[in-house]
Amino acid sequence: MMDIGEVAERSGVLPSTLRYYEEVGLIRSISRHGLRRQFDADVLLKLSLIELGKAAGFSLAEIAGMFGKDGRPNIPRDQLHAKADDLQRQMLDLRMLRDALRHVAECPAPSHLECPTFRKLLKAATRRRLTRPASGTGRRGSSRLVE
Amino acid sequence: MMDIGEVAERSGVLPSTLRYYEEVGLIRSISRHGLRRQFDADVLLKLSLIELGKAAGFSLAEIAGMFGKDGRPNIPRDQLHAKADDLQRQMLDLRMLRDALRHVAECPAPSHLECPTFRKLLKAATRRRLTRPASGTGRRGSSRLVE
DNA sequence: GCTTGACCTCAAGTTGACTTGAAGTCGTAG
DNA sequence: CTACGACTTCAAGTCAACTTGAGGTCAAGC
Repeated sequence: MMDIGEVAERSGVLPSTLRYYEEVGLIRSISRHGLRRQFDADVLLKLSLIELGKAAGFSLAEIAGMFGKDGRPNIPRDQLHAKADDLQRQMLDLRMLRDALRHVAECPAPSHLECPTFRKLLKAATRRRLTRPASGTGRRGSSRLVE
Repeated sequence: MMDIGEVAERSGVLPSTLRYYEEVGLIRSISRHGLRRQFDADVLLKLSLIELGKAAGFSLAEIAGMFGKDGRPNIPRDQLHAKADDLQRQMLDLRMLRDALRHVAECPAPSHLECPTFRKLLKAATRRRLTRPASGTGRRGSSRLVE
C-alpha cells in the first residue's frame, strides 16, 4: 500500500498524471486512507507497461485495449499478434528512416532530393506506406478508455 | 507545377494539411497562379519524408529540424548520426514491446503480471528507460517550425 | 489542540497537429 | 459572359494527454 506520492516517486510519473490515468480507467487505486488513494505495488508494473507502450507510439486508448476490461492483460491471441505485427511494421519504418538519415549524413550529392540512392530509399518507403492497412480503431463517444 | 488539389491527390495529404505545412514552414509552394499555390513535383518527395518521420514518431518540429533551415537537407553529420541513433534506440523499445506482446499472446500463466518471463521483460524495459538520455529539444516561442 | 504538508476535487488552461466554416476570389467550360 | 468549382484567407473548433490553480480535507507531529 503506497499513497500517490510514493508511486510518483518510484515510477517517475507525476501525481496529476496518475490521477488522470485513474480517471480514464488505465490504473486503479485499491482503497482510500482518509481521502488519499492507496495503490498496490502492482501499479508500478502496469505503469512500466504503459510507459513502454507510449514510447512505442500507442495512444492511451490502445494501451488500455491491451489490458482486459478488468485490468488484467487478457485479450484474444490473434489481436495481440496483430499488434505485434503492427510493431514489426513500425520498426521497418523506423529502420528506413534511420537508413535515410545515415545516408544523408554520408552522401556527397549537392541536394539529397537529387541523389538517386536517397530517392530510391524514399520510393521504397512510399511503396510500403501505400500497401499498409491504415490502422486506427475509431472509438468515440466517451472520455473513459475503459468502462 | 501542380496546384494543391493534385498534390493532395497524389500524396494522400489533405489540402488543409498542405496549407498548414506551408504555414509552419515544412513545405513551400513555388509560386501562385492567381491565388492558387503552385507546387513543384519535389514536394511529393518531401511529403514522403514527412510521412515517414511521423510514422516513426517524430514531431513536426523534429522533422523540420532534419531538413536545413532553407528547406534542403543540410545539417552537420553528427547531428544526423545522433538522430539515427535515437531511431535505433526507439527500434529497440519497439522490439521489446513486440516481444512482450508476443509473450502475452502465448504465455499460459493466469495473470501476466505474475509470469516471471513477463516481469523480466518489463524490468529490462524499465532499466533501459532509466538509462536513456531523455530526448527533447525544448524549443518554444514561435508557431513557425522554420524561420 | 493546532499547524503543516501531503493529499483531495473540479474546472479551466495548454500544446501539437490539424480540421472546419464562413466569406471571398478566380479561371475556364459552356 | 456568367456560372461553377477549385481554390483562397482567417478565425475558431477539436482531440489527446496532460498540467495548473483555487479552494478544501485530513492525519500526524509538536
